[in-house]
Amino acid sequence: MGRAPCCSKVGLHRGSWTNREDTLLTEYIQEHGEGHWKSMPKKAGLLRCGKSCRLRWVNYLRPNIKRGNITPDEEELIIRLHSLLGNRWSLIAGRLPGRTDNEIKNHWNSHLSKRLKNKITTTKENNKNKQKKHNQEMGSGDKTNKTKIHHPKAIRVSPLSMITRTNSFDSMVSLGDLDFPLCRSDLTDSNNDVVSGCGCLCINSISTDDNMLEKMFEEYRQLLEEEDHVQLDTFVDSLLV
DNA sequence: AATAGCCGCAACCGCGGGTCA
DNA sequence: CTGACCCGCGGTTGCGGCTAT
Repeated sequence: MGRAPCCSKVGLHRGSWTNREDTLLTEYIQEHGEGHWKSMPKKAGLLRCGKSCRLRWVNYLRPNIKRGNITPDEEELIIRLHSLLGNRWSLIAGRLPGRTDNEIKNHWNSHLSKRLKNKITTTKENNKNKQKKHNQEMGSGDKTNKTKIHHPKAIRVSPLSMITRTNSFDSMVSLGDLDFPLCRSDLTDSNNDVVSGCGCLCINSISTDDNMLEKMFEEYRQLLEEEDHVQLDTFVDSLLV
C-alpha cells in the first residue's frame, strides 16, 4: 500500500510561477497568514499544489529575503557550519538571516563544494610532498600514523527535539564564540582562508542541552591537540551514542 | 550567426517525523 | 495502537541565460 500523493496532480500548474500567481499567493498569506498549505491553493484561487505554494513563499516571496550576492563572510560561515552540521541546509539557513535553505544549498553545490574540492586537491598535493620529504628524512613511513576521519551520514532533525527554523542555531550555541576550526581539516592558512573542509564533523544527533555542543567542541579541540594518530572515529562514535 | 556546453537557480520529488482522530 | 494526513527537509531535475567555439 503506497503512500498517497500529497495532492492531485491533475489540472494543477507546474513550472515557473507567473506574476499573477505570486500576487495571489502573497495577498492570501498577508491576509490569512502562513500554514494550511494543503487547502491554501484552492482558497487563494491558485491551481498549484500546496507544497509548491509553500516552496514559492519560503524561497522567494517571503519578506526580508536577501537575494544573490552571498558575501565572503556569509560563505565562510556557510563553510564552517557545513563542516559542523553537514548537509543540514535548513539549520545553516537559520544562522544566515534572509537566506533560504534552497539558496544556500544551491550556492554550496555550484560554488563552495567545487572551490573546497580544488583547495583540498591542492592541499593534498602539498601534504603529499611534505610527507614524502619527511619520510625521506625519517626513513621508512609509518602506515599506522594515518588519521582516520569518520563521515556519518546526516539525518533529519526533529523540530521538537531540536530547534525551530527561525531561531534554530541561536538557541543551541553561539557560533560567534567559535574561534577554533570546526573540524580537523577545516584549517586556515596564513591569510585566514579556509584551506580545507573535507573532514566534516557531522553530528548525527544534537540534544537541546544548552552546553552540549560547547562541551563537544571542547572535547574535540582537546583531541586535536593530542597526538597526530588520534582516531577520530572514537570521538565521533561517542557522539552517536 | 549558429550552436554546443556549462552554470546557476527555481522548482519538483520522495521521504520521514509529528499530529490527530 | 494505528493509519491517514500535513509539513518540512534534502536530493535531484530541468530550464533559461551566458560563454566559448
